Amino acid sequence: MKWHELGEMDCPIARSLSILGDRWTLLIIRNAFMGTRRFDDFQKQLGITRHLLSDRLNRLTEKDIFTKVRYQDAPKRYEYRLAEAGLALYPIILMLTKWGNIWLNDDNSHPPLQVIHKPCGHVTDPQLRCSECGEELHARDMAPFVDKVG
Amino acid sequence: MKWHELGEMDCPIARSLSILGDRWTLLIIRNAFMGTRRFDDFQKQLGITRHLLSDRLNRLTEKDIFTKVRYQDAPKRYEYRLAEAGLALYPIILMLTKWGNIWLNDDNSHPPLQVIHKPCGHVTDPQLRCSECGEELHARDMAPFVDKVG
DNA sequence: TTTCATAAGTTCTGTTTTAGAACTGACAAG
DNA sequence: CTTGTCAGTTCTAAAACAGAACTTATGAAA
Repeated sequence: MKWHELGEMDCPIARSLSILGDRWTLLIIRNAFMGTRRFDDFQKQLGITRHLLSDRLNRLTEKDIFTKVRYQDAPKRYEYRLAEAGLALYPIILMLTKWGNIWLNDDNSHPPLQVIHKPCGHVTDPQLRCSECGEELHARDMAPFVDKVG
Repeated sequence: MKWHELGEMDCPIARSLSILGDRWTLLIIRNAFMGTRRFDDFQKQLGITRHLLSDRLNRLTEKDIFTKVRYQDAPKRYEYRLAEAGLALYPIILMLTKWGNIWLNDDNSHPPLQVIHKPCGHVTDPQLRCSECGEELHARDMAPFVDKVG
């Protein structure tokens, strides 16, 4: 199965991964959340090749995750800003961070990456909660996906 | 930068993506959450090549995301079960699902994938909430990551 | 007692993707 | 008129992936 075929599957995870499922895409988006907007800044911060960065930014712009905005006229220069669908990726970034902090910090050599929730002013531990009862969600408590597997 | 070098970065997202950042890994894990445990079942359900599946299962076992368990002696047969670190990936799977449901369902042709929270018995909309004030977390309300970018 | 079926891989060949470095084009400043 | 900035594009070699066939161990069927 080719990558682009994934995007046509009747499964939202497969469709998500057809866009996000590679080594670089979510790192580019992470840096966008930290304020990076310009080609050369992404490139220097990430160490990604210019070729791939160009490809990924185009793809993400096409999918309306980034918006390409002209910020200068002569010469014409563009920057990339998170669009709505891009901003909506924040929970995924946050949960990847939390998982990495907990499960890939073998010797506690890495200080945990912390985030502040500005409205309440505290360092927050992001939790996944049920919209109906408010309890934290755990894999064991969930009914299996009702989805086509194949 | 090579893939394995990502895992050595001082950033939990980079470390997470050094394991999860490809087309297949999270799909394999999704199917594991749906109850799949055996090589051939993963292979048939996903349409992944046997070579890649073998490689990914080994990698994930090495990283203690799966546990390889012998379920038969003659001939020796093994199955793959989610270990603790694997079960902890559930929020990521759930948020990828939610994002795909909302943002990659252009013509509403795909019925949303729904999950039931067994303790309360309702179909739940998983929400990311602050551990301190209980409010839902949004990108705009968060203080920028305090992390090494490069 | 060959033959088929099952399960979990491994091997092979050809195609695609990626890494790394150099190059381009439009302009500005010294 | 040389150097620097920014946003890319082009090139080549290396790595990863797709698709199909093959292997190994066993039990059941013809």
